[in-house]
Amino acid sequence: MSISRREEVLHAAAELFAEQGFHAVGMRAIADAVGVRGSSLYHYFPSKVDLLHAIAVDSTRAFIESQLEDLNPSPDYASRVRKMMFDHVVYFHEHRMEEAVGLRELQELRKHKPEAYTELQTLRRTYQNELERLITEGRDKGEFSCEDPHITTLAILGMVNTINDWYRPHRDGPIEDIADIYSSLIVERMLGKTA
Amino acid sequence: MSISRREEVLHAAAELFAEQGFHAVGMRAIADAVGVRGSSLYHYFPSKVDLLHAIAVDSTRAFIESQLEDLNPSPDYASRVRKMMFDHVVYFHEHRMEEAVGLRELQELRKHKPEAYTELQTLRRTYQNELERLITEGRDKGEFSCEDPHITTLAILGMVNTINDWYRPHRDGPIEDIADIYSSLIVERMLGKTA
DNA sequence: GTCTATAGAGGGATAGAC
DNA sequence: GTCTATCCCTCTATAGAC
Repeated sequence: MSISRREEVLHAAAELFAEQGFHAVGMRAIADAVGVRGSSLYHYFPSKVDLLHAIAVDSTRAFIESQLEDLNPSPDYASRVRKMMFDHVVYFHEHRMEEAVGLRELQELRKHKPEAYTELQTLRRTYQNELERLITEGRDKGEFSCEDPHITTLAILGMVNTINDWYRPHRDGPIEDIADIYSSLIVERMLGKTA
Repeated sequence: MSISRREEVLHAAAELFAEQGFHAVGMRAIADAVGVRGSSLYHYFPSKVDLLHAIAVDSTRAFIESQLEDLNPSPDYASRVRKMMFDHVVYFHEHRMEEAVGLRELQELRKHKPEAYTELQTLRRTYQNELERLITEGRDKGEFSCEDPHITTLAILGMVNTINDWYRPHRDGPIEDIADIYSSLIVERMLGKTA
């Protein structure tokens, strides 16, 4: 099962954009990483910004959809939030290059592809709303003692989205362990899971 | 009390770098913002990277020093952590342009000014260690019920350092209110302040 | 201390052969 | 689908007049 050249280009570009930033990476550098000439990239993407577009929107959509499709059938809210956060941490680690690009190059997309920027913001907002809804309903059901679901949601997302800034597998152990610690911190402590 | 032209340049550059990123901003754009020609900037800074250096290192050092100098004499650890986090949130909002640059352009500094990068990392590490120390000692004294001071410290810093990504004064109210909510979330909940 | 003018390098992108 | 060749533009930085 070999991957297409187009996917090769996307992956190489994501890695370089994540490490150095969109403007620091030239089309020639991406081409070098794939083993072709700069002009060959234009066979797959009409411009450098379209490359960024594909990386940011595709990866964000894939993440949101995978997270929201099987909002698991667990009856209690605590289990549902716990699973959502655990999966979030693991997924963000496994796709850290693409997700870093999606988080950091927002303004570039806003400038050159406004409709792609809007789509990204809508996707993020959908995810944020879903988390806030789980927290609010869980609190109304008496499962949580959380005081401010909105701000707490933003705090949680800030926490989990910055793990990749410090996490190094060899030094910090398996990502699943980190995901466990964060999930507990969120559900038991920040949300004050009762009983 | 007028500010020097050098400071004008630093402030304009910080704002532009924060909004668009280091590589997206040309020396001409910075010069335009100040009202001079591009070449005039080289009277104050030998290169564009030196401008970034000044913004990132100076602002980070100012923040760390202001935070660590009056580690207030309050006897209990809960009050000390609360004040540290409250001040952190307010300071980061008031200096959001410079701090955004310091957080986001690390790799650029690492590439072109390794010694400046090292200094920045040392400063950050000092601050992180101080927070972790307060949490660990507070737990040992029985004030907190925190289980993993190291990971909890990283989670807290991720939370507070991403507030500027979503906070808008007109929509979200005074920054002091946000600082209060975050401080409580951290001290009462994440650290499990006892009694 | 600010200007004009420009050097020198590298950027994104296109044309057209194969 | 990939190449060579190249266009045109913008970038950082410098030289030297004022």
